[in-house]
Parts: sequence; C-alpha cells; structure tokens
Amino acid sequence: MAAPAGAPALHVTDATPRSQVTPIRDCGTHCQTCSLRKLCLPVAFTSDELKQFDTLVVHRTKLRRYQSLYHTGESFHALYAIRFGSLKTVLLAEDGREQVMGYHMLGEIIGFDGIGSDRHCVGAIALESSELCALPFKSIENLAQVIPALQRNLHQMMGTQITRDQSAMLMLGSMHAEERLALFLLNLADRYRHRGYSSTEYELRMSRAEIGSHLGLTLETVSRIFNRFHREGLMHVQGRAVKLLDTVALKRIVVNRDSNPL
Amino acid sequence: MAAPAGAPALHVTDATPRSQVTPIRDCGTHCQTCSLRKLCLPVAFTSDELKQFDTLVVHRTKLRRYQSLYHTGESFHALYAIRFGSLKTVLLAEDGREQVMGYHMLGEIIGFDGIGSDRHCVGAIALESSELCALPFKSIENLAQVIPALQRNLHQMMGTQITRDQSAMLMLGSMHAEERLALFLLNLADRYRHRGYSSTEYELRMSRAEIGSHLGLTLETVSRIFNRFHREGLMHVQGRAVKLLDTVALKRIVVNRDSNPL
DNA sequence: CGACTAGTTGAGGCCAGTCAATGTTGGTGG
DNA sequence: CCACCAACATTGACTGGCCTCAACTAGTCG
Repeated sequence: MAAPAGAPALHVTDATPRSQVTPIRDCGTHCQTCSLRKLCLPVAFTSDELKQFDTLVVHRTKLRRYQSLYHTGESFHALYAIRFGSLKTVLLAEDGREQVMGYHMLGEIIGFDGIGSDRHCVGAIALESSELCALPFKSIENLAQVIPALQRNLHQMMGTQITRDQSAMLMLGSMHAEERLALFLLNLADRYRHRGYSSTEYELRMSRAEIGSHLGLTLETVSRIFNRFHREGLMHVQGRAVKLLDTVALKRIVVNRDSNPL
Repeated sequence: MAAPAGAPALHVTDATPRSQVTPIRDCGTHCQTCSLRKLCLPVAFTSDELKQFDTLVVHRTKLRRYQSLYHTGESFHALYAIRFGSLKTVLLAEDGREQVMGYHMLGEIIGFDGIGSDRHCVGAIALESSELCALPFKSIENLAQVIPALQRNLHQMMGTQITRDQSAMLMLGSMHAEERLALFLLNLADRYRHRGYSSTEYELRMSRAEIGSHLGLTLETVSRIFNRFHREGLMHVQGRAVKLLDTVALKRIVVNRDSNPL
C-alpha cells in the first residue's frame, strides 16, 4: 500500500464528539453478575476478590457510532472493558498517515496503548452503539498489589496484546492480499464463536476502506478479493453480510501452499 | 513481499545450539553498580529496593553469534536484560513463514512475547557475542507486589513494547520501501545516541536479508535502496558500515512529502 | 585453491495501487 | 410512494513498485 494521499474517510477527526459518562450508581450491573466476566477476567477470582474488583468500575461510557472513546495523544488513565458493541483503534501519525490497528468486540479490554507513555498513541472509535466499563489504571495497579490473581490477569492481557500485534506484523510483512483477507475473516469467525455467536455467518461492522486500512490494502483490493472468494464458492458476500462456506479452503489460503513444500 | 518460498537463511533452526549459563556467583557485577541501570530500570528505586531487585538476577547467559536464547514454542519463565551484544527476535509460523520482529541492543529487555501464553511466540537469536541477565518472571511478579516502583516499571516496559509493535504495524502497512529503510536507519541512530554512541556512524549487526525480513522487503530491495541513498548523498554504505550524511533528508523521506499537503 | 556466504546489479513480470466510471443502498423530505 | 442524495461498493483499464530470477563480484575460511 502506498501513501494515503487523499486520506480515506476513517472518521478520525478531532471534531469527533466526546463520550457520555454514566455514574455507576445508575446501572444495576456488577462484575459479579456480568455475563462477560469469563472474557474480561479469565483468571479465577475468589468472590471476595471479585467484589473488590467491582469497586474499580467507577463509571460506564456509552458511545454512538463514530464517537471517540479517546483520541491520539490524549492522556491515559483507564482501560475499558467493552460490554457490547465494537470499536476500532486507529493510529494517526503526525504526517497524516493513519491505519486501523485493531477491531475490538464485546468482552475485550482496550486502552493498553496508553501505558507506555501515559498518553494514548492510538484513538478508539465506536463502530456502532457501544457501552464500556472504565477501569482507572491507577486503581488496577493498586489492587493488583494485593490481589495476585489480578496482577496475573493484567500481565496476561498485556502479553496477549503483544502476541497479537506481532502476528499482525507477520501478516503485514509477509502475506499476500488473499491471505490477509482469509486470515481476517477466520479471525473474526473465531472471536464470534468464542462468544457463542455463529462463526460462519456474521455482519462486518466496518467498511471496505476500514478493512483495507487494517490489512495494509486498498478498499478496491478488499472488494475485488471478497468477490473473488464469492465467485469461487469460498464465501457469500452481500454488502457487509458475510457467510463463510468453505473455511477449510480459507485456512489453506492462509497457510499458503507454495511456502510449505512438505 | 511475497511468500518466502526458498526461505532465506535466517538461522532459525531448531538445531541452534543452546546457551551457556553462568551462575551469578561467578560474576562480580550487580544492578547497583551496573552501567546500564538507567536503561534497564528507568524508574527511581530506593537503594534498598535496588538491593532486593538484584536478588532476582539468578544467572547470566552468554551467547555466541547465531546462538538461540530461546526458541519459538519454548515455555516462558524469564525476561532477559541485554548486558552487551545484540539479538533479533524472529516469529516462525507453522507454515514456515518467518519474519524478524525486532532487533534488540544493550540495555533493552526482551522476552515479553512469552507472557501472553506462557510460551515464547518468537525465538531470540544473538547477532553477535552477547551477555544477558535472566530475570525469572515469577520472581519479578512477586517482587512487583511489594515494590510499586517495580510494578510501574514493568507495566511501562510492556506498554512500550505494545507502542513499538504498533508503530511497526504502521510502517509495514502503509510505508514505501524507501520510507521503511529511512525509518529503520534513523531508529537505529536514535537508539545508539541514547546509549552514548555515534548516531550517524555505526555498524549494522544484521544482513540485508535480515533487514528485509524485518521491514517486509526482499534483500535485493534493501541493497538497491541503500545504494540509491548512497548515490544521492544521504548516507555512505560500505557493507555493514553505514554513515548517515543527511539525516534531515532521511527524516523528510519518512514523513513523506505527498501525504501532507500543508 | 575451491567452496561458500554476503552483497550488488540487471531484466522482466506480476500483484496490488491508482484513477475513474458505474452500481447499490439507505436515509430524508416532498 | 418516489425522487434525491450521500456514502459505500463494484468493476475495469492502466501503471508502477517491488518481487523474482539470475549472473556476477568480493571477501572469508578450510
């Protein structure tokens, strides 16, 4: 992919409206009863620890489509757990270059990009109506001092983020357009399955341009290859609705035939 | 870049010899007196905390060129501080695809790739004779429970790794070959300067193929562009010895002219 | 010396980017 | 309901940057 010259509309403007904050008191949900707990907190907590953790969540945030949770350069103070909806994180460089770093769905935690420098190095933007729990990072750190399981969990999540980013580097550095898109589709499928949704039939929450930005491709290439997959019977595409028909073949595309001669 | 078909020799074989371990008792150095302390532990410790931290370093490891510190898939148990020398981390996928994830020099800490899954997802290989301090991660976590400054430091370093990986994604996803190489050279320059070495004149520790693998380019492209830079008077290249002559122009290449019309 | 590795250079081809025209969809207001 | 519009998506023609293949040079080591 080349210089983004005309800069596709990825909705990363500083004019993006700020988010609404709802004090915790107003909503009846707590970590103890939250259906996403297994995703947010995979490590086993005692019920007492869980109660303590619950006190971290000082407010919830509601976002409408294209609203920003935080902007590039903004000072960092919290991680966010996605209760429902989905977001993208976008790296916006000084020279105007921008790229989608990741897509995030319910049960995932975002905001790790701010830990290194106390400022967010990417922006987070809702792709649809979403709701998040804010977890002040200072409080997490304090609580992690006394709850080893929380410390473990935090490190695990940061480590997973590192692993994920490095896989993305492999994708961007050494895969063909077809391979990237097959991987992208399978990756989403996995995450939907893990959440109990259909892994073969789902709705893309992002435009072709946004997919391209994430994969280092142009929107035209994304469109062309989706339709090639469609023609070849690997999937069905109709706008943003996709249905994977031959995941085995898609997987075979990802681990491409010619590279592994055995 | 395409499928690595013939697989360039990046020395990522399982036959790579294992590292030598020297018990701490044998070497007279301690964190308190280590010249790299400012790089390893940027956060202010009390001398008592430092003494406690020192007990973490249970052994040192010496590596010769192309020796592995750890392999992909190996179980994770320690971070490593580089005392001298340099290493590369290489992601090796199941399908044989491989890519250099990063180059690491003295004063840097590596091994974060193993935290997410308790196994290393990349391999670490010495580019020259190197020496490292092993810091068992369990011990770090334990000590971080009682020394908040250490906890801060650990989180900061993991966060920095995340930020760095995301910058690499931007590079791989949206930069031209010339831009990637200019950025690579300037990046090394910065790191050398930060360590008190010349930032304009240094020796590359890796081959053209390894540089290419890191930047998502072929070795031929790397060679061609180095020589183009040379011809244009931006730098001097002679094998692995480089001398940056016009860093301003190199920086201008990175923040490329046509993308930012103002 | 020959074998081997690292690097350079050239010719040619292809994948994906660019530009541009057209189609599709969903929302709004008459 | 339809007309209209804007945003999104598709498709085609063309181009060019980088990959591929291959030949050659220089340096190193047994």
